[in-house]
Amino acid sequence: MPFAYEFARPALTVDCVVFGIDEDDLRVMLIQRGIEPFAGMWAIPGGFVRVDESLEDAARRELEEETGIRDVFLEQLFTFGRVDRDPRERVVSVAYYALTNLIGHDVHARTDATNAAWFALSEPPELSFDHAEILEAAYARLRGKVRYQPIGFELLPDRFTLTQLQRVYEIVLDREIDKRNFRKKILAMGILKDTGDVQKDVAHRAARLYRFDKRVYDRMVRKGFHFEV
Amino acid sequence: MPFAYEFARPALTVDCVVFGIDEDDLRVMLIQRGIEPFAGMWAIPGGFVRVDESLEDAARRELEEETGIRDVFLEQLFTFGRVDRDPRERVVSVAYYALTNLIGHDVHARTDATNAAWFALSEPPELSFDHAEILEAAYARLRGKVRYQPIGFELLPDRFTLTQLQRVYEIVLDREIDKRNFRKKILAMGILKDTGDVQKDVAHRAARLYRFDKRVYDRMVRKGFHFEV
DNA sequence: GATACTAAGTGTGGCAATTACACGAAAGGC
DNA sequence: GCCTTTCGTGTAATTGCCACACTTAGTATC
Repeated sequence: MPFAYEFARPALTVDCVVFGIDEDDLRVMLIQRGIEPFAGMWAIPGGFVRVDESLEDAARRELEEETGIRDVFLEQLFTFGRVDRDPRERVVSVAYYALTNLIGHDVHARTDATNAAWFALSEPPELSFDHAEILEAAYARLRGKVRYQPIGFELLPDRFTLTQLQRVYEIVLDREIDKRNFRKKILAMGILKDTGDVQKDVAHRAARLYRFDKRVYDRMVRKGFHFEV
Repeated sequence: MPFAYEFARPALTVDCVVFGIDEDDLRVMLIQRGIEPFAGMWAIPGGFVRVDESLEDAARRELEEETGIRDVFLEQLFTFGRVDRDPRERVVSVAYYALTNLIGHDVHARTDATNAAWFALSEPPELSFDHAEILEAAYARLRGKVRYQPIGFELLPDRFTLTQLQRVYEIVLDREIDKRNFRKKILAMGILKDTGDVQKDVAHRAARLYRFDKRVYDRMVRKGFHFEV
């Protein structure tokens, strides 16, 4: 035990709730625990913070180690610190949430030892520790934030159709949105760039592909623009 | 050094940004550091988290110990974890922000040893560590949240006039608000209870005193009501 | 190659919410 | 009793939001 301190210190971990979106469902990436406590049960990916890395670095590192996912939108969610949230000892966890398009993140291709899988948010498995609470908080944050921050794009591939974007909002907010009003509002903002391309290999009229123009968005925000869906 | 661990652990602290409101200014409570590093400079009140108390308990305890303030609105803000934010060793800090009416929280009456004082947010002193960053984040959160959560009341005494409430919003949001529209909107929500009393000892027509009715508000929220100013 | 299917793409009118705006009433000070 | 200060109130114009349906384009099927 080479590390000794005058006063007892809580262990510090990061946890990372990863959301992806499917045709019909919001999904969350979970890993199956190999060891006690809660061996065999599912949990949010995470692990200990090293003393020489920032919290966000730790979250990204653990995320990649445990699920193979990297280069995603990541934002701090909340820090969970109930005294008894881990039965072994005092553990404080800084939770993050990540948004990714699950196309291109085939879990089984990247994760070998650990068992990782996507679950529909509507039917999560029983979770270890206080992870159900963390998941709930992450979903609440996503629902709340998606309406006034342009993060819905993070759940889609780089280029997407307006219908796909609308589906993202419908799924996250769990309500139907009028097609014409949605397109009008989003296009009027001027934060989407028409790529000039259209969908390929679809059995119907191909839709235009758009890209989120972060440069323009940032510039507009500085001039007082306020995103809202 | 009775506490030893297999791996190095960051120290874990809480910091607490306390806002109060004045006739004309948003103010923040700071304490003057007695010891190095940054001795003599000002800092946000805070301290170490004990292993047997929750994060929020720690924040409330430190707040009372260092400033005498208790029973206030308190909410977690963000966790700051840059590797070099403390020159001595790795310290991760869970920041909270608190809202209070500074009438009735006369600093000097409660704090003896430590030097604590209110500062106008527009003219803060030079701050220790990364506390300027924390303060900025807290102010941003307050500005953002005050518009869609009924937390403006927390900066006022229990009973207040509509003009006082309007001033709170004007000061926090830093813009003028139309008096008639403001009153119309707030009263239409039905979350204020007219106490029947009026101001005393004012050299002009006395205004009605209202109280925020949290019961009614909570009930309305469950029915889908959405506060917005 | 004609027909059927699927999703893309587009405009208007009604209603609700937001904004701008000014003056008489009440209270205490002098 | 007159002055000063703040309280408290309504309306009209504008804007933003929402509901709503048909034509076009591309593939697949027969």
